[in-house]
Amino acid sequence: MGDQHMGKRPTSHDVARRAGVSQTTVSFVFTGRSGISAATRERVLAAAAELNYRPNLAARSMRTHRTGRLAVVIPVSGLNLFPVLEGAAATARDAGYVVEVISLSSSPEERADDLASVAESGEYEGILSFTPIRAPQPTSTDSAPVLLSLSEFDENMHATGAFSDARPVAEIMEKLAELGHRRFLHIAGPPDYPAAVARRDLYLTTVERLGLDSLGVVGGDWSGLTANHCVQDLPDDTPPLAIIAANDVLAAGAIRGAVSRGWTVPGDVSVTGWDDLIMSAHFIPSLTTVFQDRHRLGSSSMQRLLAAIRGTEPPAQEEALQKVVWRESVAAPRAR
Amino acid sequence: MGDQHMGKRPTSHDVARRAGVSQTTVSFVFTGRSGISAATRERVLAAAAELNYRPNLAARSMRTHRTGRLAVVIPVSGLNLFPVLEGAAATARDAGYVVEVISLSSSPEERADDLASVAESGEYEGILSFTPIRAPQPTSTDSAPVLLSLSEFDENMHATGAFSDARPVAEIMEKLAELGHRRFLHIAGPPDYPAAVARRDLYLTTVERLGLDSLGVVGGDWSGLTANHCVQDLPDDTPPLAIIAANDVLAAGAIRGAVSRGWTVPGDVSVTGWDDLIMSAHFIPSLTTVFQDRHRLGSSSMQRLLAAIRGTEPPAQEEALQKVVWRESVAAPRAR
DNA sequence: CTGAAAGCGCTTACAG
DNA sequence: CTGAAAGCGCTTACAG
Repeated sequence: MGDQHMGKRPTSHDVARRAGVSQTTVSFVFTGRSGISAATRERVLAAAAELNYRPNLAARSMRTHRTGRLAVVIPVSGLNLFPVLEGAAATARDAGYVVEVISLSSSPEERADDLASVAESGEYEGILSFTPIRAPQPTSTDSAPVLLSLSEFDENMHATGAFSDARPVAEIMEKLAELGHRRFLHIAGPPDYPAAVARRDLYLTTVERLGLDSLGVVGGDWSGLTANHCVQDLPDDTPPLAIIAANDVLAAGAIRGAVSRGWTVPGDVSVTGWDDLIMSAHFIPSLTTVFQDRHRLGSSSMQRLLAAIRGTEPPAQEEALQKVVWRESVAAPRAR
Repeated sequence: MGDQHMGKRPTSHDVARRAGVSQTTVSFVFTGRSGISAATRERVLAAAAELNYRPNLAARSMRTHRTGRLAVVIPVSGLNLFPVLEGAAATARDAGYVVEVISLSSSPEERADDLASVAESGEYEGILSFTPIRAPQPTSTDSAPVLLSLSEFDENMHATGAFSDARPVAEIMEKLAELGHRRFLHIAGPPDYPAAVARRDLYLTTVERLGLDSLGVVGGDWSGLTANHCVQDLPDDTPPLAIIAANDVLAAGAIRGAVSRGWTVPGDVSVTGWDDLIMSAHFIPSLTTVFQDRHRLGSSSMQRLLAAIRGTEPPAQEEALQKVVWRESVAAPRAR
């Protein structure tokens, strides 16, 4: 039954023939153009359903000069960005866009070229990057797609905000100071991560503002082993101490370092992290950390990209994307 | 300079005009058709470079009836699948494909429909799923795209293998038995996860084969808290005990449960996990676990999808994707 | 409210 | 070795 059983996809012509209308009318129905009588529209839709017709997007794209496609640039490694991706993809889908995953080369030099060629390909209306990028030089001949970089990994975080918002650092340090802590140490992440820099800067500012003693800033990568060694290198008479680690892995490493030299956590040393990794709640002691709503982050980032593409105002950020989670790794300093 | 400065994308006609050849010749050069003189090819390429020309993929797709696009279906939640996605995307790119992220609805009923409509959209030559799926009913009118589900999340794992390969369970238990362990407990994952079922089954088989004592199988979700409670519920005289947990989060929860009731790990209780989460090496004690090469997993899954699309033989799996990592959470049982 | 016709930018027989 | 021409499946003025 039906005109098409040869495995060939039905076209708007097939639908038109079956519905007894012109192909133009079929197109009008599917593009939602006004001025089609309800009866005609019904006939067309029925015929389309019988044939299992769907518009050929390539053909449509060719006429409209719109691809309806957005690119997502994913990093070579890093956090669990999957929830972010989910949020972004769901939001894009609701807006009628499709999201493509772009994998870049591993060498940094090629990465820039890769990105430039993605931008110039003309295949995307917008690009959302999860990895630090520099906007490619716009070429004269084409209008570049809108490019947005998730600020966690971006150099423009002060402009874009949300992700690398370091404010929880201040909240944590204030609370620790209230508990009686005076001596602090920051274990920092890599200096090329804007979020790491933001946390470090706010640590320094807060030490100043609250008049605390700082043993300084150590570390400089995301390795738990580095954090471990940093703590091993501290003088024996360091405790009581509060360690602000730039993420949970560093916090875990720091705790291992402390425990291995006989310091108790949180008795001698309080430690805080960032990210609320899935195992952080089960760590011994469980980690005080900063939870990030990554799904919502992805969603709101995508909304900003979509707004930029459409030239509309981006929606205001309703609520904080981060929240301090207080757990066992923090306590008042033990009297010595 | 150049014919195009009005922001319009150059077409093969523009290139042809500039190179002084026909548009057909330009097309031949870009599709790599043989029988073009080196001189002509040079002229065309030079003209294309000057104009910054790239073929319009929508137009090409319309003629070739190939989209060059693959879909990746991502789960609502789960492991850190980002490395898997990277591996898959990189392999697809090398094969000339582009990968799109498909987000499914959160309700299970809609998910199946969502997937069916993705499959029927005609937009994809293949679909790789990270989440358990049932192949949609093929409609009579169109040839469905190739559909492959990562077996970690698939019901067909016995057929497809790799990801849910539970063999490390046997390796771990043999080693523990050698160390002197007799009494075992399995903390299982959810029964709808094929990988969880595979690990549980192999646990049971291995208990039998080695003639060990099993306290049974407990748990049934991926929650560390559940694992914690399972251990709390054990009789006081349980140790020495070896706990095989279905993943690292469960292992961490189990250790917390053991420690909280005064049992030492690994003195009284040995515990093993799965996944080698980033914090597992820093846990106290560090976790014995199973490392999975997820990047390679993504890559080899994509290779299988590509082979299926092309109708060629999938490449043989060179090497094990998983490896037991021995750490502090395991030791010979302490004499009691 | 509906239709005939042009054309988006390509690929691919076919002819020379 | 190269080119003229048809046509992929749509959208969109334009005309009625």
